Amino acid sequence: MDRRQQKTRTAIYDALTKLLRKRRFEDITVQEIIDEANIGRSTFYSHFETKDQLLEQMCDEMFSHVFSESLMPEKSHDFSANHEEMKALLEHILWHIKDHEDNISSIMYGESEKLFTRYFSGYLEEAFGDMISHIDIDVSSEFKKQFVIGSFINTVKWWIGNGLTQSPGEIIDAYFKCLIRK
Amino acid sequence: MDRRQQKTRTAIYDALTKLLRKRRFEDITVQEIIDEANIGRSTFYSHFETKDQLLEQMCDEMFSHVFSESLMPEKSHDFSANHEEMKALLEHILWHIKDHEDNISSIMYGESEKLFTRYFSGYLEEAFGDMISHIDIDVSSEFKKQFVIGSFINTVKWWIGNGLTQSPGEIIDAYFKCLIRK
DNA sequence: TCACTTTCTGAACACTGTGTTCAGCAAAAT
DNA sequence: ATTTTGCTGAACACAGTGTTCAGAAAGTGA
Repeated sequence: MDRRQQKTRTAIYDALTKLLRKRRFEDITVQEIIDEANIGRSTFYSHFETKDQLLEQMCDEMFSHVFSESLMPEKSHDFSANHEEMKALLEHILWHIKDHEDNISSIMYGESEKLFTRYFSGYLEEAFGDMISHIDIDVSSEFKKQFVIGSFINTVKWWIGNGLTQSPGEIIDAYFKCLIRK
Repeated sequence: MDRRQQKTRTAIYDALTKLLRKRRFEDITVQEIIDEANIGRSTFYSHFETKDQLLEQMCDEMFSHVFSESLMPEKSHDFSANHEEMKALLEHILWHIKDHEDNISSIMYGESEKLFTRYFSGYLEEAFGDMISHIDIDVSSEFKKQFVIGSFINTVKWWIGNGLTQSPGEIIDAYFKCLIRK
């Protein structure tokens, strides 16, 4: 790819990242991004159709890092015996989130939080997979899934909202204590 | 209060409610509300400073109905022995939500969902009160609170998102099964 | 009924932000 | 050296917001 395109693209990403540190995505104007990135107006629009598409693409990129191939569970794993493997997997995800703390924390303010939830929930359904069916509660499987994944996302949001104070291990431990009650 | 003011106000509320059935709040323009309510532009702005303030006030009114005085727990109640009283209280809340199904379901789309969550979470902290401290899990009380209230709000959102298919009783039962595990 | 007060009306306006267009310039590729 | 590709920025059309104000309409009270 043309070096110029690369340069422009990262300039835009960097500009948005910087601006997101100070205010919510929906309060940032395209003009501000353009000025911060120091590019021409039409250049921006030749790279992204809209401001929302820019955010969408940024998220895409970030989440594909957070949930990189190596993180997704393989069929061979058995989460029924004990939950240690599952805990390790989830803790791993939290470490990756910590790596992207800057961007993720910004996205968690305002409307863009929904993007986070959508992506996260999509990936988690895969990650949790059939671990959920091994939890023995007498409720519909739809409800169980909703409860397990929902409360995990909630917990992570709460963790991020508190500035990632605790360690990933602590969070996962607490989450499993609440969920499994042993 | 002047009858004209009352008329205008309900016309605006009704118009917004009707429009919310078809599209998300943030996609509705002030002009559409005005046309639907059949009032003058300046009349709208003499009643509400902004479109967001209108939504805020609508929510205020609705939630004060959903969490009417009679619903909030009295100090005398003891939730430590068994959770039946707590379950009854929460089920009661769900019935009230069902009464406002039309408006609440609309608000649950798009950005305005955050308003719902904010209000709901505020009221619930009061409703749950010290019931939370009677749940015996070895995690920080902040985490416990986050988990208990967060997963309840999640469950309710899920319920609303599914069109309130199940009965309040079923939802509360399932929620307690997941939370208490007895 | 008549004077008064309050509310409603709607066109006109200023303002902010979006997304497009296009001619000219700069950088990369061949 | 020539062609292709990408960048520039001013100008533009457009949509939506919130304000203003003079005049019409409706409510109030004697």
